[in-house]
Amino acid sequence: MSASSSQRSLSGEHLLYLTDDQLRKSTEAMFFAYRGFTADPDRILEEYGYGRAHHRAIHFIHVSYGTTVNHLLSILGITKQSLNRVLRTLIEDGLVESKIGERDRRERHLFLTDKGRELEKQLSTVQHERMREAFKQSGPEAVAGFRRVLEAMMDKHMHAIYDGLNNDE
Amino acid sequence: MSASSSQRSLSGEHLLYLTDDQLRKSTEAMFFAYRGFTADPDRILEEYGYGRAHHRAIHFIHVSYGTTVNHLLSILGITKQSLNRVLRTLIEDGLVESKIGERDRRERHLFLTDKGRELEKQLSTVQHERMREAFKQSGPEAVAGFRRVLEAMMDKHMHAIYDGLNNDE
DNA sequence: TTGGAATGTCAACAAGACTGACATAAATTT
DNA sequence: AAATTTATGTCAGTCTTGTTGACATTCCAA
Repeated sequence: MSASSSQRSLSGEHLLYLTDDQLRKSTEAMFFAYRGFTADPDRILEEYGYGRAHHRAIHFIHVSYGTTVNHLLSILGITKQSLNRVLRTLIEDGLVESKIGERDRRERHLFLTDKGRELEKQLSTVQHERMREAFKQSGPEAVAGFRRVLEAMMDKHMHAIYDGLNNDE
Repeated sequence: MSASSSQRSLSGEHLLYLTDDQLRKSTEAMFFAYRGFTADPDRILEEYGYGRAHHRAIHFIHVSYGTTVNHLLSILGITKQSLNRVLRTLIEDGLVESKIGERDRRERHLFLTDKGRELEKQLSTVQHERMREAFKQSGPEAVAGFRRVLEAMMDKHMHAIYDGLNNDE
């Protein structure tokens, strides 16, 4: 990974990558790749009668252990009513547990149950398998570039949330 | 761009990129980046009362000039009923034209009208702006890696369709 | 203590995916 | 010529997942 990366614009070799045709092809790559990205989890979710909304909720409750509904909303970028429908079924089905906040009793803190962690594991396993395979085929430099471009493509606001997800706030 | 790229698997340096945490972070990057990727066109589409389904139809009619309904279905991977709903409104609104096939009169060939091309231009412009910016920030090597990983992530079947889109079949 | 803000729930609606059944016209096979 | 298959379109109904609006509960501050 040669240079320092932040100030690279407008050198001649760049313009090669910025033709309309290159951009169009990248657009289509995003479209078709995203389909592949979701295909394997979708098959599992269907067995349970769930959809992608359930997957997303399960994922972020998993990585943000004990998160509040409000925090989850800011990550998912949907309305609380939408999230609530999904959460209700997950709680009814015993995959998610909702605990009233101790300090602020208006808040609900969310946790995966053993059953919830089990489904999470299933979903992440198949999704990681495809990704691991794609990464192997492409090589580590490609993976670094992949991540860099994706991160540059996010809205600033979402990028901040994305960065904040490691260290479970 | 060091080596030859196809046979790289299982060397030690690779495993660095394949931890569960790396994979999870890449999953989240896909999720947040896809939101950014669609955000700008979505705002324009909303003004017209259209959704992403309309955008996809417009895009692929644009790049596959004169495509048939059946071909479009195989690209989009949805049912004809779903596509038909979208096409009907686009035709009614005068963005798409449907012509009976000359050789096979059962087929309908689809074309963007001037008005359709205008909206397509608007949509691709904002989408390309974001992508161009992300590419500039990331550098050409990153862009190459980005594309390589996305392509490796597609289903084989979709990859073939994706490859076939340049040279308007 | 009263009123506003934050949080979460319930109800109803819309977009866009789905399936199934059916109609039509054209091409192909028998 | 008749039967079958193919390409397309339509109607009706369902599901997921977004949306708004109305409302209940809880907390906090005036």
